[in-house]
Amino acid sequence: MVKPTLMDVAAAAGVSYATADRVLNRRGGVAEKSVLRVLAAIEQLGYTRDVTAANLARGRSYNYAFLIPAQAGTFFGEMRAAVKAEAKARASQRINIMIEEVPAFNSDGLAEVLESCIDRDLSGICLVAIDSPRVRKAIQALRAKDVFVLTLVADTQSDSRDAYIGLDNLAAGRTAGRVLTLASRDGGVVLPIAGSLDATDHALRFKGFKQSITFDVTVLPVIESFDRPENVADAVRSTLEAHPNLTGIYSIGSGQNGLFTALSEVQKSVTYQRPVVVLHDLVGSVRTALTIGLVDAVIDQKPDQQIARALDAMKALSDGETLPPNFGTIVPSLYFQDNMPPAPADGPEKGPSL
Amino acid sequence: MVKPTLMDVAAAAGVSYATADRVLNRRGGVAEKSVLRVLAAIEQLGYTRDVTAANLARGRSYNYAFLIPAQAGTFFGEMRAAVKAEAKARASQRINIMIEEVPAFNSDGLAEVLESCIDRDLSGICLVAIDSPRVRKAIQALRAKDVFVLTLVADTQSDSRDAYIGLDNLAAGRTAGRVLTLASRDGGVVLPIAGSLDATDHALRFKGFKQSITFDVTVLPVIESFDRPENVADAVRSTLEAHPNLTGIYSIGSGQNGLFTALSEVQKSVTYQRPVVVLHDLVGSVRTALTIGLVDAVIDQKPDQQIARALDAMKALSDGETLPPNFGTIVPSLYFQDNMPPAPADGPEKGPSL
DNA sequence: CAAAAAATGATTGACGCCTATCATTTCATT
DNA sequence: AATGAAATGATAGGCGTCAATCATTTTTTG
Repeated sequence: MVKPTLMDVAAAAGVSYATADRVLNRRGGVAEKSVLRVLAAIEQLGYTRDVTAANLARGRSYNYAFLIPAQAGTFFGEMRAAVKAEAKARASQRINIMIEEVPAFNSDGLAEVLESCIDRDLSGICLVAIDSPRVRKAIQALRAKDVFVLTLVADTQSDSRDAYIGLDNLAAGRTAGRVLTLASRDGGVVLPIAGSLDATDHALRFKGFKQSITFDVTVLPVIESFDRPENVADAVRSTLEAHPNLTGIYSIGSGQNGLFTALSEVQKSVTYQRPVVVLHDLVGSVRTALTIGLVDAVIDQKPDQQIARALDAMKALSDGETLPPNFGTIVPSLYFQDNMPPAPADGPEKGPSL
Repeated sequence: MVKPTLMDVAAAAGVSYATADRVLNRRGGVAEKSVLRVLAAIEQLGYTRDVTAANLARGRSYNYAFLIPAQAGTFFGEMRAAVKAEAKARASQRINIMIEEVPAFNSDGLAEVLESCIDRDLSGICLVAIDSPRVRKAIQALRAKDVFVLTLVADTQSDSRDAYIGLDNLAAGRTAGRVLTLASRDGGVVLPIAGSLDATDHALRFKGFKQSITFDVTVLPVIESFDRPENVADAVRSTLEAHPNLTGIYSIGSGQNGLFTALSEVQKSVTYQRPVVVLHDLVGSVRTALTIGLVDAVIDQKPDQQIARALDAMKALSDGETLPPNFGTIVPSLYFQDNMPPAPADGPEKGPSL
């Protein structure tokens, strides 16, 4: 009833340990009939290799790097915390995780860090991609050295990386549309606000959004904020004046301050019944806004799950496995005040538990 | 830059391996100053014990059993699949997971299986509790033998088990209420349907539901189905006649067939604008209903996450750690057609990847 | 049939830690 | 200073696997 070892397999197959080992590790030089007998024994005993012992013997350890944009108080902050948590959790499994800061919105800065990673004996790198020739070239150089490269949150060309882990933006947009449709039962008017529709993720979300809006709901022309809070605040103010019956707002991007400003004004004036507001990414300020009822629903891309998924993917690739299709697709979560998950406690660094 | 070993620690502390080991494993008989020096060295080198090597040396393995009610096509089916998946994933970490079928809704049957587990050298058991004196007694007997006992989905008295992993039913109810409130902007009438309000989970969900319904929405008296589909179908039919303007239905329990029957009739008749329907647990039939638009929103308790959490909890307990507060609280997920996660692929048993 | 080639067996030293034993050193006590 | 207790050092075998070597057996080939 104990777990069989390779010795047991060898005995059951009537061969020596050496032969069983040759079969298991595909070292070659084994007669076919012996191969079959060993495989049969493995099957019959339900043998699985003790990976920990194997890694111990191999002296193998996995070194992975995460390049996270330096942007405090945003989604990437949560991401960084998630990486740290996973790093701690997997340290005992011979998995070393390093976090590198990269400047936000700066493809050259990103490329620079990527280039510096080439001599670091990494088995994998996760990055939030910003597409540029130099970045692509750096990625190619890494992959040429057998470093697996995964993109996170934002993708590059699909043939230039090993996998992409990120939100299903179309589904996210559709979900937002669904909520606003529900909230506009007898027709309504909704306002979409994007950062820029040139960004593929925003464009996809907007597309999904339109898909799931029913015909009796009017979608106003999308506002592009280009990440300027004043733009958003002004646009919301003027839209509310023009459409006192506005039933919904979908903030597609992630800069929410302008939106919050305008919404607080509305909340005070009491003239309007506030439109239902859906936005993205459950980070600090959004969390607060949701708690106090300034906004209604948040679509989250679950940074912790993304990190975990990314690590699983890198480990699988390192072990020579292939990823199942859609492995990297993150299904959006929808949170209200009522089912908001607890804030990630980046608790007081507890010492090593011995 | 390689991970330091206990040998390195001993060297850095200026003591022998034996002494470092005595400190690390609290074997006693070490002078205080030596203890301090070893601890300092551990701190300074950032040493963490290689748990896998430790377990290998100890010959330790973790044996856990999951007692899952035999109820095909329901939530528990998903649960079973999730256990299997986790079992496979953790097999390489010397964690053995056994699944035991127990008859559904049968406390004596459950107790019997529990009693049979006492001599099986388990380190932990997870069960869906059905409270009864005999069950409680069996649990106590197990815990007396240092078997950790976790309850899953349904709890017992909180002092008779080591932890409870399960849905935050209050939050689930509130979430349902929120959706229906959103969908009833200018007032509305909603119908709650429960299995039985004597069941604590249903009662809690209902409580949360009422909490988050705003004053301008009327909540009809709750219907208790006692798990008879006809009851539900009849109740829905007659309610729709009495309230043609019904805006929402919240199905608190899990027997959904009667509801589906009544809803399909409505869908055909086109007389009514169908009320918005919220229900629980994204299993096969519910998934279909959501896909074809028979219902609108599903609150899921994420069986896979529960299983993972339960295993993490048992392992932590086995390793002598204590669980953080609310470790077992599962935040409900809300799914629409648009953000429905892919069905768990219990794919063709792929052979052991060697 | 002999020689070469292929397959197999036997064995060994890591990997990092656990557990145990035994010898040696240091310390406090009288 | 002698004694016993406490602390420390040194070392060894084992956990399951990997990776390698070398000897031996079996099979193939000319």
